[in-house]
Amino acid sequence: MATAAQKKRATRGPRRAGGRSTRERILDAAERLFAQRGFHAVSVRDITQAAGVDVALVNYHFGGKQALFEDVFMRRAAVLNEERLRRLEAVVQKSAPRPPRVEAIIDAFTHPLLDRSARGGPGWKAYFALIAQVNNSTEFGGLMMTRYFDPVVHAFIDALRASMPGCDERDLYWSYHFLSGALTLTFAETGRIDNLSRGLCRSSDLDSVHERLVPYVAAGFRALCLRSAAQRRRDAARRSPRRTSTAARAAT
Amino acid sequence: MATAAQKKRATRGPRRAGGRSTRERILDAAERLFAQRGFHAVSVRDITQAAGVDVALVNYHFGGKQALFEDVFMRRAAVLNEERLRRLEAVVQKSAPRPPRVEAIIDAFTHPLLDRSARGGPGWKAYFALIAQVNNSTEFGGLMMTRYFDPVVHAFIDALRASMPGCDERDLYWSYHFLSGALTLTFAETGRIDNLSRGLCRSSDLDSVHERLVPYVAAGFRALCLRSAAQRRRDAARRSPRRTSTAARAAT
DNA sequence: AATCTAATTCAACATTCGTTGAAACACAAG
DNA sequence: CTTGTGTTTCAACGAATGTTGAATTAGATT
Repeated sequence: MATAAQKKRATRGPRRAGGRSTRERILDAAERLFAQRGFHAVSVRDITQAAGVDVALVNYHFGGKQALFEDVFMRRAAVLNEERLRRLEAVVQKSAPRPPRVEAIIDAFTHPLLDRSARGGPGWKAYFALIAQVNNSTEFGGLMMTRYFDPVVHAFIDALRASMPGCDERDLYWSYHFLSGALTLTFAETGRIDNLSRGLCRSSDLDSVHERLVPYVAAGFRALCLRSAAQRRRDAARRSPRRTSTAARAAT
Repeated sequence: MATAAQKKRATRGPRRAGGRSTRERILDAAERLFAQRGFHAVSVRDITQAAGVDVALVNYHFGGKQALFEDVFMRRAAVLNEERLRRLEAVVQKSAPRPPRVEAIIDAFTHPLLDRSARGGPGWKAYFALIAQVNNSTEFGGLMMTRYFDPVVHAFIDALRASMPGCDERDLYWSYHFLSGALTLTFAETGRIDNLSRGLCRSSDLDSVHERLVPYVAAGFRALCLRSAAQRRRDAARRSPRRTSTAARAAT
């Protein structure tokens, strides 16, 4: 009756010594196919056939197609979150007691992802293409991304807030939103920029993306936050108009 | 035998006077459902039932599910492209003979989209959610976006190049790529930023997006292009090292 | 009124879908 | 060997899928 997923804790080791277990074979095949074609375009039989196992094993090991999808999504999320927090903390420690530069924070956020997508093997590559799909879907986007990634995102937004004091809260969140969109489209690797640039840029060249995404996004963050800080200063001056402060310079 | 789509040019007007034609009813229903659930998660019967017409009419009028999808995608693309080019030309004319500001170009690119998604009615809202899906999918992303939108995008990149002379070509394309990603995630309106910001920001508040996206993206473009221009200047100085030019200021 | 054609309806096609239950298997523990 | 448990296989379920062809309707033309 109950899926084997619950009682999986007290099980013996995987059957086939040396090779991947059945669970892992299914997860790998599902990851690849879901990323390539999307959740609804892939059948359970597609997955089990690619994994070389029986159709019924998806329901036995995971409980169903939807549950398998969430397990695929979950599997690598913990690894990512851990390294991202570790990197963030290292960046903060290194520049203490002053807050780190915006670039360093963005880098701690994006590098663990882009580096794995570029050099982590086909599994990671497929995983990020899957993330790109989930993040932009109204079906899963709001719920799954929130559930698995928002705690880490909050930590990064806290760090950015400390690095840009006086920044409007909404500017912070929308700036992150733009970063998330740019990063997400990158992971999709649709090949559109290849066509658009007539081969000058390649979707798969994630190193080129990273060395540009960080300064691009950092400049965007600063532009919004300096603007809102200036606006706040103007409002304050309007409320108590003793000094006229025309110099609106702020150190980054 | 052949679908009615070809011989549709010499047809009489739609049957039902006053109301929408069957074709339009199917297109509207398909647009809404494809946007909500994605191509593969919607059946032809879902569409025809929502449109209140017979199942067979999708194949009669469009030739099949896939062809219907492309017709939905095509329907509003021409309207968008026309207005975007019109706005771009107006911006260029207004500031002639000097090139327009980067902000003005970005605005001409984004405003026709965000304005329609916010105030164009539920049809346009659904359409942009569909765009968000297509742009991030490896299945349609590279091909359909290229086919229907790249001519316009090239015009905008030409204008940006003229506004930022000396900018590296790859920086231009990648900067556009980041803009495209940020805009695309916005259209999806997944509700994630609502959760992340605990209600402070709302996915549906596209006016807030627009007043932030333009300066954000403009700053990102400038950051990359100034960097590449400075790099180019360094390279030139290295090749003919007569003057040492440490002042790297550039007027925007 | 007779004719013609575009549009619509209806029933059915052959596949494929996710899921299930019972039987068979493998292997460690007793 | 026997028992027991976790795993795999096999066959099949009912429902839903995209598409099709023939019959029917509606409206204009001759």
